[in-house]
Amino acid sequence: MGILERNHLMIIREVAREGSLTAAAVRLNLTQPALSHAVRKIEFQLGVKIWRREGRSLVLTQAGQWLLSLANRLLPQFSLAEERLEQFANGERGTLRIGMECHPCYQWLLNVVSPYLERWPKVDVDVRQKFQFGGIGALLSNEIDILVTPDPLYKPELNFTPVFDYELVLVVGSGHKLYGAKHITPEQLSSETLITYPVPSERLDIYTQFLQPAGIAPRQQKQIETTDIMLVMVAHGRGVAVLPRWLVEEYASRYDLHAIRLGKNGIAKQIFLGRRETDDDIQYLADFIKFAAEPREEAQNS
Amino acid sequence: MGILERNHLMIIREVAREGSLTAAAVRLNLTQPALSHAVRKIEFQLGVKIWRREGRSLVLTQAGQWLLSLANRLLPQFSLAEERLEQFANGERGTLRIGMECHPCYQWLLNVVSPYLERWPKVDVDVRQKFQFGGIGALLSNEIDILVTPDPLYKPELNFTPVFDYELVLVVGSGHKLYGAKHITPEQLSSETLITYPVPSERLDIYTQFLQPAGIAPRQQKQIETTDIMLVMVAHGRGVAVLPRWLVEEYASRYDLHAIRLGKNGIAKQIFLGRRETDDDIQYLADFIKFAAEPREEAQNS
DNA sequence: TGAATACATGAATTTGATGCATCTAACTGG
DNA sequence: CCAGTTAGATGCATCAAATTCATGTATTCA
Repeated sequence: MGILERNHLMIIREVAREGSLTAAAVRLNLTQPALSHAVRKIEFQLGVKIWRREGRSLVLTQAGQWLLSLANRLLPQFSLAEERLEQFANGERGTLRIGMECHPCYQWLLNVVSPYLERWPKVDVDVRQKFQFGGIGALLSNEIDILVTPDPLYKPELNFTPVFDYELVLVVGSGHKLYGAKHITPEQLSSETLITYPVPSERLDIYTQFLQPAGIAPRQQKQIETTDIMLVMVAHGRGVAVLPRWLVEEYASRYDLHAIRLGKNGIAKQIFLGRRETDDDIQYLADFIKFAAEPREEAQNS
Repeated sequence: MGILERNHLMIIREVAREGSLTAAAVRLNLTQPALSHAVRKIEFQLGVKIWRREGRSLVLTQAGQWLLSLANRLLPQFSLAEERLEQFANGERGTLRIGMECHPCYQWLLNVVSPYLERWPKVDVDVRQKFQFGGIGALLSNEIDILVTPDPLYKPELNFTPVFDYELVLVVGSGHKLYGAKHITPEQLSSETLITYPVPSERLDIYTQFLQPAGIAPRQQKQIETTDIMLVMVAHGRGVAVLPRWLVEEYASRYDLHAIRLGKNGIAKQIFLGRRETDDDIQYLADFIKFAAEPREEAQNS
């Protein structure tokens, strides 16, 4: 017994729609003899009479009618599939898997993603934060498509684009003794409770760039996952935190917070978006980078 | 942009399932180079990267994963379709459209159809009673597949098989003056109310074979569609009817009815099943005839 | 590093799909 | 009812695509 092909269904559908071989042949971009041959071969291959020849027109048998209903069910799915494939081909459709290696950037990312979803209605966005072999590893192993990180690693098969600069500042609540200070020294933190995200301290700039060079540790460290809770804690004097300045400013309207420069010159940071070189031709991905890189006022004000 | 074929989906599915071209090639009854070429051609034709080559194995891209899910959705429908097609080919599946030209046979038909449906679980039965061009016309025009009729018409393209004989008798109720009579003459009907099915009198044997030859007409005629009501009417003395003897006997336990022979010799009838010669190879159809023709005791008793 | 394994490639072959010319059967109008 | 017209069938020639064989190249693992 032969194999039922999409082609067969198309022939069955068109012959039934047109009621004549010659007309159906036109719609199928075939000559009449070609269709005649095809029709014969289909019946032979499938081993079933599909048409009854009445006079000089073809009438569907029961098996044929059943096949026609099958065709009407399956063929539209093929057409739909081809449309979608074309969207994939044109880079209009896909899932953008974003990896985050920068906790506070989550806020910023939301401000980028929501207008982006408007612009690319057929692209889904997925955000991940845990990677077994680090963000770069996730990027290289195709686990994610874009990496949001403050630590670019220049490899030939990866491209990094800076998207924004910010200053890392100490946040203190209204009643805190450092409230109002212009800047602080590492020593001034030795008696403080430091609230951080739950990541190893070697991935926290406050340690690598500020405390450890001075050989200082905070009196206590608390780990909290979400930025909101972290800032509520700070506002109530349960500790101090280190966050991007823009983030603090954003929250300042809700809680009474104060941002203090870390050291005389402050700690300047830069966030990069990394992507694989091989993904250069994916439009929705390139557009995300471009979109994220252009400064957007709303991002700060929303 | 090329056309998405069933073949493509099968390749995508098998390569994904096996994880290797060589293994997938075996399952697809192909050599490895053939599959390799096919894979390349598919990607070219569809214009989408479907696999990423990692080392020496193929990993699905996003478009590929989407195609895989499509394959898992569509391919089973093809397999199912082929199974069904084979059933059609073997005459195991179909719809048996039975045409009835014999009103009282409906009862008999039910007794044949219900065990038949057990034997042919994949065959549907459809019963029709109205035909624009008569039962024979319906058979010839493929409107029905089997015709139940007392009037076979021997044509080369049709086959008729007698399935049962019966006697047409007059039925009267318990209080009727003819109750108990052995047989009657046409004259005895001239003062009676005759209840018949609503068909032209030239299709009623009581007229063509009994009354008309004697030039007699009943006092009144009433038309009733269903046998049940007809017999209730007869039982209550609202008239007399002409029906097969076995049918009267079947109802005799419920109503007090009496069957009287029409004329000295009675009217013998034979019911035939007609079918098209071209349907000879349809097993479920041939089996229906065979099944209906063999005398079944249960048919009378149920 | 070398053997084993797996995918890729190119040329040759086979298969099958298509078109052309032609035939036959069916419908149409006089 | 017959001739003309139209639609489907058929045989053969042709061309394209699928498949194979032989071989090359890259990757993996000991």
